Amino acid sequence: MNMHNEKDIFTDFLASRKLRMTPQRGLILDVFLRTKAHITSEELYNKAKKRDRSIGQATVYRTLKLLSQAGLAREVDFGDGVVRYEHGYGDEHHDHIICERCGKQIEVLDERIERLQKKLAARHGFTLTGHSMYLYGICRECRRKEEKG
Amino acid sequence: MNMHNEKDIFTDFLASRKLRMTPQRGLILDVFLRTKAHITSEELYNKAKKRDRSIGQATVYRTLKLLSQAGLAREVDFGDGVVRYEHGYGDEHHDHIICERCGKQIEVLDERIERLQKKLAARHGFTLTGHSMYLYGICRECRRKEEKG
DNA sequence: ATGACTGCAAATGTTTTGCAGGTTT
DNA sequence: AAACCTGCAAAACATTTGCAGTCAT
Repeated sequence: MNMHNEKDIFTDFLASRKLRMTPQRGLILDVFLRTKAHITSEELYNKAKKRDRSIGQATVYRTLKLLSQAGLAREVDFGDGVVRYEHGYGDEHHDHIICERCGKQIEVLDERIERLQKKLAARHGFTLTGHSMYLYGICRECRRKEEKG
Repeated sequence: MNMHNEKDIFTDFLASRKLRMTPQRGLILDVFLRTKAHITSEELYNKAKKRDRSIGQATVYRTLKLLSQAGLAREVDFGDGVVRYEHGYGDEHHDHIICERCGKQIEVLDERIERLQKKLAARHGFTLTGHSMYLYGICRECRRKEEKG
């Protein structure tokens, strides 16, 4: 079995919990894998519904949780009250920069910051297990538009 | 007028928006100022109710939004679905370290990280306007407990 | 049979909104 | 009067849960 195939990984994960791979779960995984950026449960639900009109919202919510536990998805929280999911397998950790005007997001990573975060935590007696960092700003394009306008 | 008094600041802010200082708003501000750490709207509502039994939840929500806009409070989001408020006036910006076991939070600041964040954003074409950074880990006490247990 | 899975509808929990009545200017 | 403020109840919103029926082992 090719363990670099996400569907196999998921099936394997499910089996380890005595759960099963089902058509719905397969569909949700497939839709998820075909999306590039950060998708919400509702967006995914709408896309999945185009392929299987009978699918239920709850199933999408439940499956996304499973995908997160399987390490195939990662929950990201931009603080606007909706949980988004991004690909979690094979991708390394990264943080986000979000444009406050147009909502564009890019993924970034700065090793020096990562190192300083670990040190900072240690200095306060904490063993770092994870972090979330969101930078908010104005992107080049939006800045240009504002100058013109 | 002593502009280092939070109540005056709030009154001033309200006036600038043609809004009024009222007993309820004053009470909510006072309760807020007496709390140390991060308080939720509901917690604040319960505290305020002890002093004025007739106060309404909606008023607390609305007033906390106003306090944020006035710069006296700041919204913080630990990602658990509840918005918390911390003091925003006179306090400088800081980030948070949260213990995943006991929930203890401490406030931290690292100038080098702040500088690198700005650079990182600039490198990607963004003018940084703000950021949120939460470090998650295990605190010293919880680590000790685990070693014993 | 047993245990898992589904869609649906109802429940949840936080926050927002509409509104009728009251107060300030 | 006009504009603002209040508490209440209802609405809104994302998410979770209970359930009855279905399916796989």
